[in-house]
Amino acid sequence: MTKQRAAIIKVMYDNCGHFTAEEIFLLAQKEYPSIVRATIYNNLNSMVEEGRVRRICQSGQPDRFDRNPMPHEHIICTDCGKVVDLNLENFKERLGEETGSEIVDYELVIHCKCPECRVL
Amino acid sequence: MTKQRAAIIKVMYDNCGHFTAEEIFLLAQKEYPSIVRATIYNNLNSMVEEGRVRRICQSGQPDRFDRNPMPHEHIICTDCGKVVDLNLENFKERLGEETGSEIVDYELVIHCKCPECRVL
DNA sequence: CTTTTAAATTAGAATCAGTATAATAAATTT
DNA sequence: AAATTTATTATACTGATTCTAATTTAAAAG
Repeated sequence: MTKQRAAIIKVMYDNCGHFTAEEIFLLAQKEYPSIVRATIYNNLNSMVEEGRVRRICQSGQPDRFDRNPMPHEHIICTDCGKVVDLNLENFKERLGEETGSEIVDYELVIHCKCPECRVL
Repeated sequence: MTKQRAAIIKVMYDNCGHFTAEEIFLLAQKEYPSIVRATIYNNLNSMVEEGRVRRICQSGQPDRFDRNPMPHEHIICTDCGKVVDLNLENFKERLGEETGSEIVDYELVIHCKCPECRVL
């Protein structure tokens, strides 16, 4: 375990959001100032491959990385863009039944106004 | 309606896939050889905004454009990468009930082996 | 606890998808 | 058909991410 990787993991666990590589880079720099973007990408890519982290992609925006690797759903606010986790019960199983397929993984992103933006 | 836009629409209707801008560019060039990439992007962007076309995004790959603008689901083969439409009944409504939110839109991508790849 | 070896990090260039800009051309309106 | 709006083009540019080759660090072996 390198200090750089430890810094990246620390960043992802201290803060509980859905970060872009750039955001992780900026936060990790505080832990380890000489860290470089390629290291962030290398580590995030391998963490995704190892199934420790989830990648969330939205067109027109850089990928985000979710420290929760379990399949779950996301709600993205149409106004402020905030990403929030959702955990629909047995969603994967239900999807498997409904489609008759052996589902490896899925991504569900719901777009709606978040409670804060609904008030405005 | 410009000839370029007509060519783009023709490409999307003649072929029933889920194309990347680059694929559309190459096909549209056959209809209208002097067409340029920016025109493809401009048109696809406005078609998406007008709700005539759907954008499908997958990390690590260029966006794809689906001529079916209705909310529906996609299955992407984990082996060959082929994108296939799915139409789960009342999915948006069911999702709205389950989450208690007014859903504007959603994207559901399922990853599994397609029938052809399952045989191999 | 050194030495070796393998793996990760770094700097920096390169790539690729997509966007911006400003000039030109084609549609549409009058 | 002239005037006005809108779309297209060429080209430069941006931003996210990857690649490469050199260097450093961590882990494994002795």
